[in-house]
Amino acid sequence: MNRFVSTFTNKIDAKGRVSIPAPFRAVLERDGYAHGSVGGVYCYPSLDAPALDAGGERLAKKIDGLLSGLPDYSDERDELSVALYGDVQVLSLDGDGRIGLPESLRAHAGLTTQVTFVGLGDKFQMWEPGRFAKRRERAREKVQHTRKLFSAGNRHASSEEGGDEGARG
Amino acid sequence: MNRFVSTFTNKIDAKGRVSIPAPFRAVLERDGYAHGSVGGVYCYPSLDAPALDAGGERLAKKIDGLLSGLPDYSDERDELSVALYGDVQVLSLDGDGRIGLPESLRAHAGLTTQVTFVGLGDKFQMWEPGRFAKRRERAREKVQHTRKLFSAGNRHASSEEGGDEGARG
DNA sequence: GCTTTTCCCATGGCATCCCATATTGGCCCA
DNA sequence: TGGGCCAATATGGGATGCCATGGGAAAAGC
Repeated sequence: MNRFVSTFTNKIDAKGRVSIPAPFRAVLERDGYAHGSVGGVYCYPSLDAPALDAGGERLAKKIDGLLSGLPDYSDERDELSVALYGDVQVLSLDGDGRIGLPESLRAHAGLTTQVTFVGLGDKFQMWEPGRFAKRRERAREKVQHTRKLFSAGNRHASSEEGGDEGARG
Repeated sequence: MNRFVSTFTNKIDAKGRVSIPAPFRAVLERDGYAHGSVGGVYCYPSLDAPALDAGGERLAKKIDGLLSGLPDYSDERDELSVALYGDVQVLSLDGDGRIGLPESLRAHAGLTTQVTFVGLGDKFQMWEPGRFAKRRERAREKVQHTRKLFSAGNRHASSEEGGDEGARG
């Protein structure tokens, strides 16, 4: 597997450590860790959500790609650079696949005792479980909405709602 | 055969495992498993039915297709990703063609002792047998209704209907 | 010297792997 | 055409390995 998928919830222990779900670790290994050697994960506060974004080498390349599209020394590029790179931390994995979460990152996501890992394909996010539940609910409604729009001009009365196209349903 | 067709009902054993019907396994093998290696099936809660959607690589590509239109790192994409990837589980098949159903998925579909597998072409659904029976009943009524309208000026209705069901156990 | 982090090991639960069995359906042969 | 043999499948159970989690000890930083 090459993508981060599904969600897992793990505990933060007394030392502030948390296990990266094994399937995600597997993806990171294939992807190439952030920092060549033993194991490192890029991690930064999500720009538009109370969560943390994280990933491996592919994520880093994507960020680079975004920036390379903007002219050097432009204000826009500087701002984006700061936003994207400024708060990035390289979290190293210990021998058991755990990372330690710095206080600044924990604060941004409101993490206290548990972390919900959410696979988003090229990256994954870390959420406080309660907040994530709400976010997921919103996301579902949105998908359902767009799906209705999508199938509105598309419906050939297939009798069963599950029989039509679209990813879900 | 390249599509999932007909329905089968199998048991959930004490460990929460259930056999994928052999014909569906055959389709998955041709389709390409979700996970290159031994066997993996994409599975997620249906948005608008108390059932689970599942499929192989083709289904995964469809999900990707929905996202590929959106720009990287947009809020919109993240939100959609949550709904599409976040709820997906990659269920691995054991050597005997069985999968284990996580509690969260079982809960959504109300699965307890048996699972009805329903082929829908590119994917298949997993239902609690009782709920599926009701759903199918409604679907038939609907079909008959539309057929009457349809065949009012155009009769070739073969009237053959109940020829499905490959249940066992 | 004290606190904080990193490494290593222990453990319990869960998931996976493997093997056994029975029942079904198909095939061959009489 | 009928009977019996064989292959495939679904299902059950035991064992084993992985993984998340906790804790102690060593190393590094303040």
